[in-house]
Amino acid sequence: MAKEAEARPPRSVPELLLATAAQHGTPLAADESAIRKIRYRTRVLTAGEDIVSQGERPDVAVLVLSGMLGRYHTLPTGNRQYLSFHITGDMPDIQSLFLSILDHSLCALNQAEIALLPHGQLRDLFLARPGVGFAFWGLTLVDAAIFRQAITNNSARNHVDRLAHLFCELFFRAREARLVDGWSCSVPLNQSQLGQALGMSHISVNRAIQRLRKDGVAELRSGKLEILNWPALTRRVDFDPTYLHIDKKSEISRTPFRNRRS
Amino acid sequence: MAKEAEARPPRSVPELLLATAAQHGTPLAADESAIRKIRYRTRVLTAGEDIVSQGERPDVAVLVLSGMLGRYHTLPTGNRQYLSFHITGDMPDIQSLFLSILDHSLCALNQAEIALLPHGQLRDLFLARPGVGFAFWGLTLVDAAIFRQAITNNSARNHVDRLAHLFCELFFRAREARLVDGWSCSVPLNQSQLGQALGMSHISVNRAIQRLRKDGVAELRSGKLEILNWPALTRRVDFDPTYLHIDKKSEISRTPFRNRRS
DNA sequence: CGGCACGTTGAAGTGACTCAATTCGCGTGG
DNA sequence: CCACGCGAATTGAGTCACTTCAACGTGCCG
Repeated sequence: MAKEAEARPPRSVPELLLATAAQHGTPLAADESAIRKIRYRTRVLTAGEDIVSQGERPDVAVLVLSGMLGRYHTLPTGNRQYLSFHITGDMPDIQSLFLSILDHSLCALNQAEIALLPHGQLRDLFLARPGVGFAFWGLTLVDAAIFRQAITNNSARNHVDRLAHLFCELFFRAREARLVDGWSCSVPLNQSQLGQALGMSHISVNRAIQRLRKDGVAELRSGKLEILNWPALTRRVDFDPTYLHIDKKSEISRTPFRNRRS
Repeated sequence: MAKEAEARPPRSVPELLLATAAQHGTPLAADESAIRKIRYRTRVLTAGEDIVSQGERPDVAVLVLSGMLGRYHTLPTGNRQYLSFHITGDMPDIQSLFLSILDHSLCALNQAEIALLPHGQLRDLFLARPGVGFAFWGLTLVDAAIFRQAITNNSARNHVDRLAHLFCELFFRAREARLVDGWSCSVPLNQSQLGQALGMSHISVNRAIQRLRKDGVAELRSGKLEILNWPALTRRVDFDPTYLHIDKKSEISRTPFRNRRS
């Protein structure tokens, strides 16, 4: 039923940057032309490859073009704690623009394509067009909101709900980025990685997946997340996407989702 | 031995804002005069009082002058998940400047004094002086780094180490803000609140506190945190303050701390 | 003196982890 | 076509850490 090919409309770098600017502000014509002047280079990554590592001082920022990236902390034991996952249009490390030393690493979770934007270019853009800077500032603030949710998720919910909430978030964001294919989207994480993100063992992840499958709300199989019953899934964890701050009136956000509290 | 009075050097609003600007950039004379023009009003809060709540759309930003504030999520069960704690000089909700709806609440944990800075004033400041905006952007990015640490802390560490790491962070930040009195600082949280921050029951918090006390590394009693053995405490949890990004060469950061990895 | 919030302790129950074994899916090579 | 190897998923059993519940202590304030 589901086709192999991902329903991914190819999008250019300026297009993605403009979409971001539009998400958190109203770009003017001058803003747009400034954005279009940004120079960059692209790079293809293999699954598992690191882009930047804890302790480094990068001089470029990353924009995801395709695939999924993940941020993680490395623990003294060598274990990983995944902090967030990033899809097309995300800029997972703008913070390196203003905080010199990276406190975490960034890796590709499957084959991915990224654009590298030199810090100098971005800084100049934001100095010349502060309004554009505000938009990207807003982007980093959404990021922070996602981190806050992760704290709550990993600290205050039981195992099944943790997984369910992560599924809600990943699917909702994928949908917003037009990366879904009906009720399914790509989630190229194995059960161990999910455990390292949610603070649980891969065994517990396995049992949580089975629970959600038995309850007929969601299904994860070979890198593909399939939502079986969105209302039931969101109700279960009281998923409220306000924190993702997608309040733009995109036609997508107004389709038959039943997200808001009763 | 410890005096009742907190060793709090009174600091003015412009002074605190300038210190922030200096922390994450090099303020010019024009920056300074623009910052000094900011108008604000102050407010005194009683312990437990909410400043802003989940779902609101505030039009002012908060600067902490004294006392401690906390951010928290409210769960469907009514329980709280504390997300972060804030002391003098922090601006816990600049994000409301660029994200309209608040996804969490902010409350005073003890008696506190805050300054309220109208969004319009800040926006104008950042538009006119983008360099200053960069500095405050950096401030929100440090915030995000602290959230990331909280994810790792609450997801990947055992109970005793969770508490120990939080103590390290709170003391280090208090020290940086010149709010410590020798080896102790104010931490106006009871054991239940610590539990709601660290994702553990107040019983576990109690036993973790006793463990740290018995091991002679730290002591929490009636709202006061006392560090008994800083090297042992930081070594225990591998505390690396890089993520707080206090790389300014303040004389404070260069005193006999032994923080960096061997 | 009484009430109350906070801290402390013990005991019982359970949820989650570790460890180990088995199965499945899939690509490779014989 | 089948054997093989390998990583991932699944299952079970034993152990331990943490939670829950209940009781008691202690200090503070009315």
